[in-house]
Amino acid sequence: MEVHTEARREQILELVTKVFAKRGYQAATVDHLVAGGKTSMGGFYKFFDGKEDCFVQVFDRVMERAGERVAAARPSDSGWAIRTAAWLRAMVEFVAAEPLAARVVLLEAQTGGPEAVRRYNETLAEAAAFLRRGRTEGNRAADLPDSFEDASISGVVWLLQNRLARGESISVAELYPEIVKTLLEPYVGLKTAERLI
Amino acid sequence: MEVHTEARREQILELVTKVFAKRGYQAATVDHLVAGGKTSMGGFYKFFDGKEDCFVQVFDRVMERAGERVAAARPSDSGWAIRTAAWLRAMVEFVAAEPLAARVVLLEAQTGGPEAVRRYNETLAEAAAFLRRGRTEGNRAADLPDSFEDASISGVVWLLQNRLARGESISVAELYPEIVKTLLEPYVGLKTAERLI
Amino acid sequence: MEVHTEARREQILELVTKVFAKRGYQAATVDHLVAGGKTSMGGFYKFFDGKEDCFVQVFDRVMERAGERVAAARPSDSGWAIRTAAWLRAMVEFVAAEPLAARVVLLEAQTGGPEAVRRYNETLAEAAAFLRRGRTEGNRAADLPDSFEDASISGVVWLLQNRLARGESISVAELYPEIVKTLLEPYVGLKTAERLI
Amino acid sequence: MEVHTEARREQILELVTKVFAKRGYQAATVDHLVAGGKTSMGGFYKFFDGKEDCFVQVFDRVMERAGERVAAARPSDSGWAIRTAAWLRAMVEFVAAEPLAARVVLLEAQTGGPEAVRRYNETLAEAAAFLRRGRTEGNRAADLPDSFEDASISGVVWLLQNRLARGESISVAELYPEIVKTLLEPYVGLKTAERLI
DNA sequence: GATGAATGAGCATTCATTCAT
DNA sequence: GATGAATGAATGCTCATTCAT
Repeated sequence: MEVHTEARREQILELVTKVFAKRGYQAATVDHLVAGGKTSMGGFYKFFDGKEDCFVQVFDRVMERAGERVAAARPSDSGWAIRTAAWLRAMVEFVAAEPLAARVVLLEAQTGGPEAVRRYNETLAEAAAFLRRGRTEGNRAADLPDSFEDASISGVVWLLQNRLARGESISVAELYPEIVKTLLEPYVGLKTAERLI
Repeated sequence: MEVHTEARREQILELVTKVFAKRGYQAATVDHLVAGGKTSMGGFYKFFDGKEDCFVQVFDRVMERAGERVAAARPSDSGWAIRTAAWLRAMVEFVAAEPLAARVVLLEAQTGGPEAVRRYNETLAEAAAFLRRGRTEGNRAADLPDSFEDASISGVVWLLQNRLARGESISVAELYPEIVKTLLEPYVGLKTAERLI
Repeated sequence: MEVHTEARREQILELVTKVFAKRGYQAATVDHLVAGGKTSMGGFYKFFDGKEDCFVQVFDRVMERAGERVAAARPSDSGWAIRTAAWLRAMVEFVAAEPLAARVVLLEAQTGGPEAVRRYNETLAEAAAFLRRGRTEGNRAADLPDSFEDASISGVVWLLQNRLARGESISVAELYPEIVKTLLEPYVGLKTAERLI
Repeated sequence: MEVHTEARREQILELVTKVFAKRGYQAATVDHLVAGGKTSMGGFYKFFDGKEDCFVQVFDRVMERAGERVAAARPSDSGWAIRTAAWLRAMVEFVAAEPLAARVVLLEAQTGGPEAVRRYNETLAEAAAFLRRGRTEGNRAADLPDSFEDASISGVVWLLQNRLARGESISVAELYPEIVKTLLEPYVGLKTAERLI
């Protein structure tokens, strides 16, 4: 019953994502998760080592789904700038389409225990690393400070966090241009950045 | 004995700052605070309405002390850029000199309950507003995105947060130039920014 | 397992009745109730919202059992006087048979929190209303003061309270006649009252 | 400074009577009593052994003042009925004039600890004993049940308790006749009772 | 295998009383 | 003598985890 079991886990993860998003990691009790996940106490501890492990699995699943969306949107045989813009657009669209999942990764992860915090930071670092390639691949490899990418990513994340925290819906049309400008202009110049938008 | 009482509160706040910084807001129990604050249960609840109120008072005290340091460093009769650079330097020095206090404001405040979160966001918003003056007072009032200051501040905060979260000591010599460049260059240009450093 | 759960609740209510009766509402701690109720902290809070709710449930259960006893003793097709006398006898017998349960309703309820006090007063008011029917159904519908029934009931309750408070056992043979006389004579006259006894 | 000290105690008792009446015995903390009594912690424990002792002293003082009022109203050289009616009138007037003091004796005393309960019951027993003299001195020494006086007194007390508990003001004109009728008619007959009113 | 009842350590908070100044 | 700061045991309640059925 491996398949059945895995499907069950998927289903529970899908459901408890909402619980974590709506209640917050701290306020969500295992009872809430069991109820919201349409499972039983025993079932919960069969799939997860505990509340924190459950949260980490939710985090991983959300990142996985985001990755799938990004992969689907990836233009082949293009330059760094176009690929990165597509990546950004896919990310913003994901946040807009699944705000609860985004909440878990962008807001709750920071209070979801040591492992979740580790993953959160790692995710941001990966994004920064991805962006950093623009230094060599962009046409305006400026003399940016070492931490430029960290700071840029952090700024964009802050933008999304604020919208999510206020419960506002995310407008791709509004945010995507702003994000591209903030992140890519330093590497490709204003003109190219605007063309990418 | 008003004076005596206030001195006592100060002393307790000083001591519990470390407790919050070392254990984190959530993990710090009132028992920990009482023990670390060298007071008793009754004493604690005489000064504070509860754990959250205690944390907010710690937050306020840290911000007050940071403000004093900034005020002491303020150059009179100078332009916006110089004043802002001095402000930044004082802030970085404060974080370097009192990492535990900085931790409370920059990391723990985000999980210190609604009031603490409010103050944290307000503090960041004030810093962004301060920076925003550069649009009119800087000599390169560029066409920056609306959220540029928020994002910049957020980026710098992220930098500090990461160092603090890892328990690394803060090097003013290393961070100050990077921060000035990140925050002021867009307003005053590369040259002036480097002169400010 | 609805049945199992309800049986468990019943069992706990039965047990904690004694705890409330012996220690008094105020002095009974949740720890006492948990220990006396042969359950655990978690079990207690699964069945009850808290100490006060537990007490109210105990109160209700005692009244329910008293009601069953009364119902069992009810003579069909009889006049008001006979029915009321039977009701009184059943009540006195209940107090005599279950003095701890009676203590909860007659003594502790007065300090068992707002809801318990409300129920206590309501119970007394119902008893007074029941008695008041004697004005039209008794053969000596005297011109009694408005508050007569309240005062009569209160007097009888006081009698029971005192015995219970002193830990004396209740003698039906002694109290029943006195109570019937006090409560019914005004409506049916001395002769009928004595016949009822 | 014996006089000074006694005057001080009187003053504190006067003040804390209101605190006990308004907050209830249980809810009144020593802090409340110290604040309301315009004294200090040290002062409080100089006059009273603790909260319960303070309450008992308040009880005694209220009863003493009630006794003075009764004594002042006592008609000399009269029969039992007239003296008792005057006693009742003085009591009702006292409750009407000092509802807070009455609250302490009639309501809070029941939850004011063992000693207060003892005094409360004793007070009621004395009133019943007083009334019982009517059996020999009244002109209609009926064959009343043994507990008649207890029940009667209890009924009247219940009347007053209810008014006080609801915060209603006490109307002497309304209550005095009802009370006289309830308590004295059994001993002196309807006619005399009405004349006494 | 699945269930959910039972567990109990841990937490924030209150308040009567003491005692150093 | 007078003050009020300090004490700390006790209380009601939560919730992650276990295990008997």
